[in-house]
Amino acid sequence: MTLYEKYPLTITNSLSGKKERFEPLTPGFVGMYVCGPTVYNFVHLGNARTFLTFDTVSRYLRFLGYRVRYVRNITDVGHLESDADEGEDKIAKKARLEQLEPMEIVKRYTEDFHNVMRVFNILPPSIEPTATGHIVEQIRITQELINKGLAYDVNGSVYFDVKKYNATHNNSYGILSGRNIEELMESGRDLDSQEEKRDRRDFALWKKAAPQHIMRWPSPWGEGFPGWHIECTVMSTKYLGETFDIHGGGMDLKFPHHECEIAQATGANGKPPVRYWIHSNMLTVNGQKMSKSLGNSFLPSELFTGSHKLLDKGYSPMTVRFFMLQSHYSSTLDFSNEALQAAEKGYKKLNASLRTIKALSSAGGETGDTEIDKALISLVDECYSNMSDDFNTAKTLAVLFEMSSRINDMKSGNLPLKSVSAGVFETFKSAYIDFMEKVLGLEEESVQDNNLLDGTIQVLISLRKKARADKNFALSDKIRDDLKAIGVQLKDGKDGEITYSVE
RNA sequence: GGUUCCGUGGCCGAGUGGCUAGGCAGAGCUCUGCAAAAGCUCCUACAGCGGUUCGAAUCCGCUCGGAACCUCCA
Repeated sequence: MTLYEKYPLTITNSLSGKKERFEPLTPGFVGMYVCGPTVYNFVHLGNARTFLTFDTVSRYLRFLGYRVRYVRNITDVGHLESDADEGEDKIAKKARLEQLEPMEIVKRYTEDFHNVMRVFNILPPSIEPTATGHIVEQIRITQELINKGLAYDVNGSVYFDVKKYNATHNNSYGILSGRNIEELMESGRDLDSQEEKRDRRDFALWKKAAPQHIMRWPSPWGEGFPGWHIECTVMSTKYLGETFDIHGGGMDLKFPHHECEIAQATGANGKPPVRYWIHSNMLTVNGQKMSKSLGNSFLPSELFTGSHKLLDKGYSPMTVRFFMLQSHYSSTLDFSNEALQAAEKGYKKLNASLRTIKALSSAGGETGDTEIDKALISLVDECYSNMSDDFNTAKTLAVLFEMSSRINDMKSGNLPLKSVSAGVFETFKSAYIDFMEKVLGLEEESVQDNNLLDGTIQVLISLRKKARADKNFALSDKIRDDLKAIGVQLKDGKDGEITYSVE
């Protein structure tokens, strides 16, 4: 029996709004697509939250034994700047402002994005396709939609005919976002650039490039560039098939982006593209969505160094990761100094136990105390069932805190290792390590890797031991206090052993 | 204006018809040369008002407050 059979996964599907049992299209294999960043600027913390969410999803799917193909794109062209008449491209605009080639912009911010992913321990996807690398496919599907009568070209631009699609597909435009097409009509504001379109709800598949537009490709309709939504349809179906298992992205992409993806793909391929939609919620600051345009966004570097004006101090990447995992991905999460401080302490606690359990080994009784064995096993079980319950990292962390206490008990002797059977101990130990490191990605942060520093501290520790044995408390306290002052916390064990942690 | 969501103890944040969330902060105790760490104990909330129910923080209605989307946005 595989882990995914033992702990069947449920996912809140945005399409139905309900928690559903997850059954992949092909047993044992999962195809997942996530909308990646538009690389025209530094990624901020809000962006990072979304990628962290799907990092957790892909990690857990793999941990359960699924073989996962995870596709996350890089949008390096195509997002239209507001509703400007020219349909100005964000990357092209930025390039002009900075007097750079568009691809220089793309390169710079892609690298930044990758660096941010790395420091947060967000694993790379299986495939990371770019929009500019799939122009041909985007032209092809646009042509196909024209052939099927679901798109039309006007003056070198091509638009998707939403009304026609809706009429020919069971009024299904809006199934994801819960909008209905009449309301969209009435509520839409006057966009003065829309006279080309037959209907204000139509959206661009291909845009004609204005003479000054620098990112442009030849097409059957003249020189231009692809619309925003079409790239994701092309790249997801190319690598995952016309119907695939999971599509993820930020809540703010639900409409219109994902709604349009469904319409295009269904129109072109005759079947719905996605079986489970997952939307991660926003990171907020004082209750408001963190976004570049609102000016309340944090850069990861500002967070690590504490240079942002709202922060009292810097926080490590793992502290931030822990902080985000403490809430469910579908809830908004409010970002504040106080919350981060609490997270820092909580994370340190889990991290300390991680180090402790790694150093512990079973005292090896065949017959342990059955009650204790049962309690430990049930904690392990809860880790799985909580994660399988719609990736509930918050509940899983609560269990890990419980496990952390038991680990400390083992260390102090409150819970004698002899009373735990060998098999149970190993299961418990590897579960704690795996859920921390593999599933939640909370890698140990320590200086233990740094031999020179660790060795130096060990020398000081042995000096303190000697001083204490000699009852030279003035010296032993000085060693402890001076180390504390530079951020190294010594911890005296009952047995006289001394361990340390770094602030 | 339309659509949707949320309002949990000092703070953050899970949960969701009857069963302890958890973390941080605070109080007490144990351990300790003194501390720290750790362990134990305490602090028991669900915006307001009605209703449904044997029973509601959880379902329904209203009121108040906040947010997201409807336009580029993770």
